[in-house]
Amino acid sequence: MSVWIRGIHLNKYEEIANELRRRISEGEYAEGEILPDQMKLAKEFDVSRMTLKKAIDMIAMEGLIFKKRGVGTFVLKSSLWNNGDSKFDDYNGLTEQFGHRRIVSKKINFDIVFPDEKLQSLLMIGASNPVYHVQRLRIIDDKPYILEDSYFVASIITQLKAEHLDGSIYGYIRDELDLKIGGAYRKIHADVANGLDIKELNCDVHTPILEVEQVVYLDNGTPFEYSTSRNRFDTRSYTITDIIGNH
Amino acid sequence: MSVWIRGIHLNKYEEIANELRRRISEGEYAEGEILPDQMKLAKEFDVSRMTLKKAIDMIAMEGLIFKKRGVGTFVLKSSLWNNGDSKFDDYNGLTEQFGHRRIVSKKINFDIVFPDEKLQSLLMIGASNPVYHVQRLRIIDDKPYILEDSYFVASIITQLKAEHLDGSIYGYIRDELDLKIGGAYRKIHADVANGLDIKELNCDVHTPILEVEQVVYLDNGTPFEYSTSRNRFDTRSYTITDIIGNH
DNA sequence: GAGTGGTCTAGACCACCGG
DNA sequence: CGGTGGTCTAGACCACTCT
Repeated sequence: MSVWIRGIHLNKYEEIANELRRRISEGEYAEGEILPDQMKLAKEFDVSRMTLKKAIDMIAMEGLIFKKRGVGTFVLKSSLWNNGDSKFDDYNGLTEQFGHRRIVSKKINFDIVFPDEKLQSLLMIGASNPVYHVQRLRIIDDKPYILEDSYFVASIITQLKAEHLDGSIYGYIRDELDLKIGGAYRKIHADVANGLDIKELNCDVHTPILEVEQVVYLDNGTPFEYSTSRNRFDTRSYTITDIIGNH
Repeated sequence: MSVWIRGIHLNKYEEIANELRRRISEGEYAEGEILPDQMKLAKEFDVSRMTLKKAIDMIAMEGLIFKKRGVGTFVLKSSLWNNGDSKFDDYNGLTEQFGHRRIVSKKINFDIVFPDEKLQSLLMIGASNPVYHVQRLRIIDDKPYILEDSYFVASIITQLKAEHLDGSIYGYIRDELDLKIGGAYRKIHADVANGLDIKELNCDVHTPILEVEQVVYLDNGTPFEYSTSRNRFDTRSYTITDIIGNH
């Protein structure tokens, strides 16, 4: 009752969601058009209506379609908002996001320290539980891009070494440590440039900075990273799709 | 098979979610503790397991609990991230968000214009379809807070009048026009202060600005508003909770 | 009234984790 | 192995919108 494609297991509702996404992106269901109703689609895919609805719900959450009780389900225009901006539900590091471009990391700082009170609280650890402190400048296509200041709980992200900093730390966490990421709390603000920004991001005292502050959790709920990522205001923005469910 | 409380209809899964939230917030299920399994909870609330799971899924999406297949469901610590910041899933205007404080709006501009190409595309309207152009400074507790620059599709938000600008435009949309909001696309960036910012937000040329750009949709998928909201960097930030589902 | 999506059931089987 | 959460079913009834 499920399918493997290229070694990846897909549930029925994921399969159906993929097929519906394809039909929408290829214009088989045009913008503004109404989709076949859930009964018809359930019959077509030979699944129960509950399962089909789950697929529909996923796509609706992504903002591709829109449901209205008593009326039907419509295709929304993906419009101008589907650009290259960072999405909030993206848990890959920069390395994966910009895989097609040349990414280099410049190590600014790498040591292991004891957490201050703020870190202890955010990472739910004690004062004697050391954390790796990593500061990197990520460079994309020869241009300075993001200034990262990260703290990793040493007892979780074990054996972090200088050579990992050159590439993707998240790749190390996922592939070598075999840990899974469960989610993150993020906070965005604007800020004034500080000394390090000025030095590394090629800006001056008056350049606005966009900062994303985050605590990242493993899939068992344990926080393992606190970090801030700083960009020049003109190099990055964030997009969010927000769809109210039901009612 | 459902309940009305204070005139509001609640589905079973919403009822159960509320009760579980209460137990968590009052410490009946303490932080880090495991919840009774889904079968037990389903029996307790006398619902099917599917319904109970739906309640659990809602709370998990909010970041209150964490599920792990083969293990169980745990309470997460809500921690320091539950502060007064704006949430992305908040569709109320400022007036509702800060209802307990004194909000005043200063009208800067109010007229009706024809949309340029960017607006035509974002709002899915033609060049001859007029839009209201509203610029307001929102003042909270006597301090300038947000500079709003909004365009409303005139054929949808009909009869918008100057007096509506003093209060909540969203209140007008919801209560008088009886329209329902379906969702929004939002984009956040930092920016340099422009002339209007300097004049109205009490800042200077070098003050970083946090800007939120958004297109808001009705519950039938029709876009009706494009707006930008600008704040001084030190007066507002945004938080997002991101939980990866399943797997 | 006809047709849509939303909720809910009672049960089945599966995938995963721990001991 | 037993117990967890995840998926899926085949149907029922409800809430809503439109004609």
